[in-house]
Parts: sequence; C-alpha cells; structure tokens
Amino acid sequence: MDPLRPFRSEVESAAKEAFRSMGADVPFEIEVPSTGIADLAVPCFPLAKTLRKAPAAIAEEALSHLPAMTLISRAWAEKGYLNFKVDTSVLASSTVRAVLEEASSYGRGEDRPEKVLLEHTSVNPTGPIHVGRARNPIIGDTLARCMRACGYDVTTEYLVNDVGKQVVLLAWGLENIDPSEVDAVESDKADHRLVPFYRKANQMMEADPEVARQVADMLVRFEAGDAEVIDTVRKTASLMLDGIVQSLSAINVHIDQFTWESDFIKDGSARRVVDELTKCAVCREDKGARYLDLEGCGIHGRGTKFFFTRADGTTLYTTRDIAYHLNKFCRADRAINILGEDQKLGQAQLANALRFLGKDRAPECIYYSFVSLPEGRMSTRKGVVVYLDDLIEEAEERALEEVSKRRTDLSEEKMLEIARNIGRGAVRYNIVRVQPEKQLIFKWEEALNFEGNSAPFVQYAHARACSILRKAGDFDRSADPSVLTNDYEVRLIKELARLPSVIVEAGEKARIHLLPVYCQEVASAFNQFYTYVPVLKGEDMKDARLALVEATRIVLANALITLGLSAPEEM
RNA sequence: GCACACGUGGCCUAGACUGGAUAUGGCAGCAGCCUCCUAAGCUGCAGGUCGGGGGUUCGAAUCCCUCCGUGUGCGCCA
Repeated sequence: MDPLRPFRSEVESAAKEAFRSMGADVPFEIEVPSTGIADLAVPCFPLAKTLRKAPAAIAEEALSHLPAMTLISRAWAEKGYLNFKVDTSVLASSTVRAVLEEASSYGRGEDRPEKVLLEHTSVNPTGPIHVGRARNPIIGDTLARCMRACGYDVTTEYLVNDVGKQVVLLAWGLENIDPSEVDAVESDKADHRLVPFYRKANQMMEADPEVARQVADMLVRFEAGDAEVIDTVRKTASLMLDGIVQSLSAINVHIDQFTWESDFIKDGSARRVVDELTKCAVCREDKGARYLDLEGCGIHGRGTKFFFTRADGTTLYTTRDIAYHLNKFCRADRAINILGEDQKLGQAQLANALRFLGKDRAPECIYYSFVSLPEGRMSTRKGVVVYLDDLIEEAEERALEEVSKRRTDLSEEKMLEIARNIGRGAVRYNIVRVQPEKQLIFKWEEALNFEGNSAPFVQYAHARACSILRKAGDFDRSADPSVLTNDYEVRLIKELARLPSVIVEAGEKARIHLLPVYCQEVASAFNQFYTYVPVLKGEDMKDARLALVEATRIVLANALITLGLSAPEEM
C-alpha cells in the first residue's frame, strides 16, 4: 500500500468541498512543494479566473471553508497557496507499520494482466560489449525490474543479429586467418579473443578485393539458405554471444529469451512481409529493389524511400525486424524496445510499415544517446573503446582497495565478495542515474565514484542499518512508531513513505532514473538520522527507532534490488 | 542542407510531460566533525545570464518561435 495516499485523498476531498462551497466546482492540482514549506499544497492561481478574485484571497477564503481533517495537522494560506502539513504521528505509524508488514513486497503494485515483451541489448555479436552500448542492457534490465515491481508480467528478449555482412565477415576471418597472424589477447573470454580476427578481417577486406569477393560470396550463399554457411555464421555469433551474456550476468542483467534473426528468413515470415508490403499502394520499385514511399509520413530526406528488398530480392534488416514485431505482437500486449538513438529512422519506417500492413500497434521505444569517450565515439574496429568487462574489472579492483583500507577483520573471500557487489553496482548506478536521452561522456573518475550520488553510498546506508539491527538482536516490533517525531525521524519517514509512488512513476512512465535519485535521498536522510539520533542507546525510544531502522533497511533493499543492485549486510 | 534529440555553477545532475513559492543533489575546492550504532559518513562556506534572443501568461528552467552549440540519422548496412 501507499502510505501517502490517505493524506492526499483527505486534502483532495477537503479542498474540493471548500472550493465547492465558494462556488468553484472545478478541477485543481495537488502538488508537493519543492521548497519543503509544506507537505502538500493546492495552488489557487487557476481558480482566479472562475472566482474573479486574487489567488491570495481565494486561499484565505478556502481555508475558512475547509472541513475538519483527521490526517492533517495544519492547514494555512500563503501567497496564493493552500498549504497542508501531514500529522507526522499518523504518518509515522502508518508508514513504519506498512513497511514492516509488507517487507520485501513493500513498494510493489498489484498484479496486472498485461503481458510485456521488453527487447533490449540486441547488440551485434561481432565483439565484446563496450560501455557505449552498455547503457542498453542496464536501462532495459532496470526498466524490466521497475515494471515487474509495478505488477506487470515482463519477459526480456535479445534479438541476435546473425544475419548480414559483419557477422559473415567475422566468420570468414575465423576460418581463414591463422591465429599466428593476429595479436594474442590475454583474456579467456571468447568475445575478446575474437576481436583481433575481426579487426584483421576488416583490414583484409578493405585491402584485398579477393577477400571482399569471398565474403560477398559467403553472404550470397547464406541468403540462399546454404545450411553449411548459416551454421558456421550462427556458431560464430553464438561464440560471441556467450561472452556477451557472461559480461551481462556480471552486472546482474538476465535475458529471458533469445531470438535469432536468421529464423525469420528460415521460417518464411520475412518473405511473407515482403509479399504483403509489395501489395501496398505506396510500394514502388527501383531497379528491382522494392521500397515503400513514405512521403508525408513524418519522415524527411532520403528516408522516405524505405527499401525492404535488395535488387536480388533478399530482405534487409528492417524487413526482418517487421517480421519480428509481428511475432512479438502475437506473444504480448505491449512491446517495448530499448534502442540507440541511431535507430530512430528505422523505427519510424517500421512503425509506418506496420500501419500499412493493417496493424494498429507499434512498439514503444526508449532511445538512449551514445556514450562516447573524451577522445570521441567508441569503435571496436578502430580500437577506440572501453569494454564493459574492463570497466567491471577496474571497478571491482577499486572497491577491493577501499574495502581492505577500512576492514581488516574480514576474510579474503568476504572482502572479494563485497568488492564484487560494490564495484558492479557502481557501474550500473552510474549509468541509470542519468536520463537515457542525455549525451554521456565516459570518464573513469565518474564511473568509479564511490561517494555522494553513487551505489556504494546507498549500499553503505543499508549496511549501517544492518549493523545496528545485528547489534540490537531481538526487539519489540510492535513498539508505537508514532513517538518518532524529531526532525531526523520525520524526514526519514517521509522518504520511506514515497517508495510506492516512485516505483509507479519509474515503471509506468519509464522514468527509471528517478529510482537512483530516490535511493540517494533515503540514504542521505538515514545517514543524518544515524549521525544525530542514538538508536541502541535510545532508552525508551529504542524499540520504535529500531523499527524505523528496520523499515529503512527494507526500503533501501527493495529499491536496490529494483535497480538490480545487491543490498550488502556489511561493507 | 534537412530531420530528431539534448544544452541547468569548473564538472555531473533533479526539476520540464502536467507553467506556480527561495532552481535539487553530488563531484572537485575551502573550513570543521571519529573516548559514542562502520568517517564509502556528517556539518558549514563558496560557486547560477537554467545556451542566446524574442513571444504567450498574473507568473516560464518548464509552453511557442528563432538563432547558436553538441549528438544522431538521412545506405539496395546492421
């Protein structure tokens, strides 16, 4: 349940009654003032026109018409606002009790019937995943977690691109390049070991027309359905994919299902898309290649010619993506895609094509801007790149340094475990804390920030709460929380009460960056409480404060888990 | 060139969808706080033309127009 809801409802009905008795039965807003001056406020400015009075006068008059309220301790008029303070004792009781009672499900919404298919990551299996692309799985996995917390039935899916020139080229390289011709890589992960082959193959293709011819030949055989070639390419993609999946699992990203792009060629569904699109009134042909004329469909430039076949009749990526989406629509009520901003045109073409195919559905897309390095855009081929694996490794090392600096009492194994949780969490947190559409320049010192607005800051607050609870042992959980009325306690309780509404906002509106912001605020409120309010030496307040610490621990743990981070008991 | 997105103290960022009170935090800087529940913490100081200009409005970081900057796209690539 949402502990804030009853307060909001009471303000709503009271204000409604007051305005009605003044002759203004109109809708109004209830806001949470950013200044912190009140807990809830109703701006009276919009009513000025209807009532033909100054907002300040309306607020004053409404105040005198307000009915008696039970959950609000104070109401007053100020600068055109009708302000309300919640009864902190009531809030303390209802919030702490709700959190303790609901425990790990506090913040979760009711189950919803909609089935959601969330496609994310889907990076080409031609190299290890780098931090530029890492935004995708982190956003996708976090959104999946937020939506599940909202009660949706979410399945995550990765479309494996095992069709096309790049993978074919890689497969060619593995077959034709002798390992002694490329630089050795010390990594034991397949995706890293294949990089030199990919780079070399690219160079060879550019330099030698014979190589280019061989690759082109392989591609033709692939598209003609040559089982041997398809098998070779798919095995290569699979090898890369294993490495990518390993990297993802290191940052706690799990993919429920994998779909192979070549399947849409094999099962004929891509061909059916071509046949259907060919029947469209806007279908045109240019030297044998077919396209949809999307003039006037909100697309500009050459993109208005949406080619869906080559001159030789073979399909293109977006054509297969249409087949994939038709398939998705059969399996889920909502299809959500996490995509790089470079996909916008393709998705606009896809949405239009789906419309011409008579579908009134389109995927909901979330676009993220690329992460670049201070020296420019990342490129595996050019070697201007920071791999996710390197970032994870660096973050873990840095975390281990920090742990061993402050803990001498732990076993090596325990320290490594803590360092893993901290380092990996920091990587995820630093990416989700920024809105997807903002451009991001990767800087080591920011990615490895372990204080302030970071995962370790939040995890540390959780560990501190655990530490108090560990030392306290058993306590009376039925202690009356309404005695928690000092500023630090109240501020903390107000934060705890917000979790359900933050989860709804994050999951429902895909605004996942609000969750790290919230975590930071809870942790910050708890750290202040921790500094100034004694718990174990809290005398007759001890049990009530322990209940508050327990409630904080639960809220932090639930929020951390929803972010895909661990909630360490010590660090 | 055309289209889409983004621009908030030295750096990163919230607030923008749904206009409303004193613009949120963090990093870096400076000054403090460990006989007391883990100092990955806490407190204070300093730092702002919300990219520029115009408009709408009682009121604009928020909406509209325009210009500038950055990113992305404009392949019979994926």
